Amino acid sequence: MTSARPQATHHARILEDLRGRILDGRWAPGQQLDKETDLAEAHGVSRMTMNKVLTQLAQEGYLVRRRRGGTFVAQPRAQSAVMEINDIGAEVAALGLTHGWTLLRREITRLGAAERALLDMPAGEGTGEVLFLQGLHSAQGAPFCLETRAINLAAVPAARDMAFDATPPGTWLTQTKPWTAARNTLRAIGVEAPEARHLGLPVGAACLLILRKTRSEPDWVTCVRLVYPGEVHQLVAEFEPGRAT
Amino acid sequence: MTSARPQATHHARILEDLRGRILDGRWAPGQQLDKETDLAEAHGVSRMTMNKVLTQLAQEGYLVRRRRGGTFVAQPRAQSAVMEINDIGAEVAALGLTHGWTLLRREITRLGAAERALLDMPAGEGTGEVLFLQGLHSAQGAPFCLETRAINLAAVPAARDMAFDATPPGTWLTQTKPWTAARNTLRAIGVEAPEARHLGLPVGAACLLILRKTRSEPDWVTCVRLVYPGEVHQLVAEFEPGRAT
DNA sequence: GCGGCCGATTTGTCTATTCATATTCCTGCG
DNA sequence: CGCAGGAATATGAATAGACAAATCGGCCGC
Repeated sequence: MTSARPQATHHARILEDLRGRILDGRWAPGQQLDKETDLAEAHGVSRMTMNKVLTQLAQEGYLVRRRRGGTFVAQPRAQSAVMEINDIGAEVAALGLTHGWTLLRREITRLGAAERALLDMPAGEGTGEVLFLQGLHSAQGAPFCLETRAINLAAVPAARDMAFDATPPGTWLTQTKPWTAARNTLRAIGVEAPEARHLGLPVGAACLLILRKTRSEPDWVTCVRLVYPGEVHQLVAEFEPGRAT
Repeated sequence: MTSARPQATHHARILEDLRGRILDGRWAPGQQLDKETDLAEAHGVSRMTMNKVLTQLAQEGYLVRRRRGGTFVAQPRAQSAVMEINDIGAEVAALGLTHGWTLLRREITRLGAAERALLDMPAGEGTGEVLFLQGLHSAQGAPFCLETRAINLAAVPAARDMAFDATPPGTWLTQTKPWTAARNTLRAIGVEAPEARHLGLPVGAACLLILRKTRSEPDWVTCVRLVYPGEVHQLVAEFEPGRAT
């Protein structure tokens, strides 16, 4: 089916060809390939072009290359999935629903023990002033996700003047402060009384909990606790090796 | 700290430089960069080399490039995390615990409605013979994960002769049949009676459910349902942008 | 004023060639 | 026989030059 596509560049064609051979097993793991110059000649391109293809495949993890040693088909790697955990507004919109946001709580304070436990923050960190927020995302009128968030005012001073009564902080933050690193933790919890009430669930109902902490170099930026009604919501991670062009 | 590293190639140095400028905000999202030729001259390299750098950054999602239009810093992307969902034996071992496996059920059959519902398989698919397995992973003696799995015997005929009473099927499968695509679904559930009993949990306790379906080109290979006690287990996805060389 | 066309500009792709570097393999010496 | 060292070889990196494709803007005709 992918036989001849006229509208493709040389290296794109060859890339798909070689990737196909590895994926369907015509080229077995560990097998040695011909050398660059031969492959280039066989496909009727220059060595530079073939080099680009092989370099890309090596970067994608399909090939292992060693100077002087040659090029080999890589051993199949462990399962890993690229999971997109999006901004909630975008997430709801992608499902074709209307998104709503209700601010429940907003205060500038320092983190106490209860808040720390909720956000899974160690006692030593985040001793400065934070903007503490809680709000409810809804989709098509129904509760979709309860958000509890602390924003480090030392790292994002501009947040002090934002009301966040109309737009959720996540949307604003991703546009304002570029991330450099994030840590997502996924867990299932039986939801407790105060959170259950906001979500309209019975106490103890299974919920998906996402804790996310975002850093932007020296400081932490924000720490979020997202509670999704479990039976309804799910995360799907589609995985196909070899993204990119 | 990354000031001068003598032992680096031109494009590696420039790559880190530009990526740094984007990450720490010196180059704001949406900002237009100078054109290739200028950047190349400014860094004292040829256009081809600069092109390699910019192409790579575009592929990583930091830049957006348009012919004639120019090169722009990309808007910060949605949070995405590379989440490794590994073989359970390895997962337990990584925590420094001893891993155990108890086979609870093994039969060669065709999928009925109940099994389909459990594994979230559409009615049309997988009508042939399957090896249906159920077993319990334990860590340090305590129940760690309940695994329910169907293996497509048409795709993996060798599985018919495997007992799986000593080694769990996941370990064997990853070594035997290379994947080409996988789909992971994450959900929180209140665990029901039969599963609760095996895990030693009260009915309705919150659990993390992972459904994974693996394909190897024309056929599906295996379909797993993994139920983790929710309060205990969690998935952590560390994310730092900019992998690759 | 408006709409379509054309040229200038910028990135995309490819080639041919050169030098650098990491290994492997083989030779020769002790 | 064994090990050290050098030659051969495959990939890695970089350059200059050329042409293709996309598209932004302005010009021209109406």
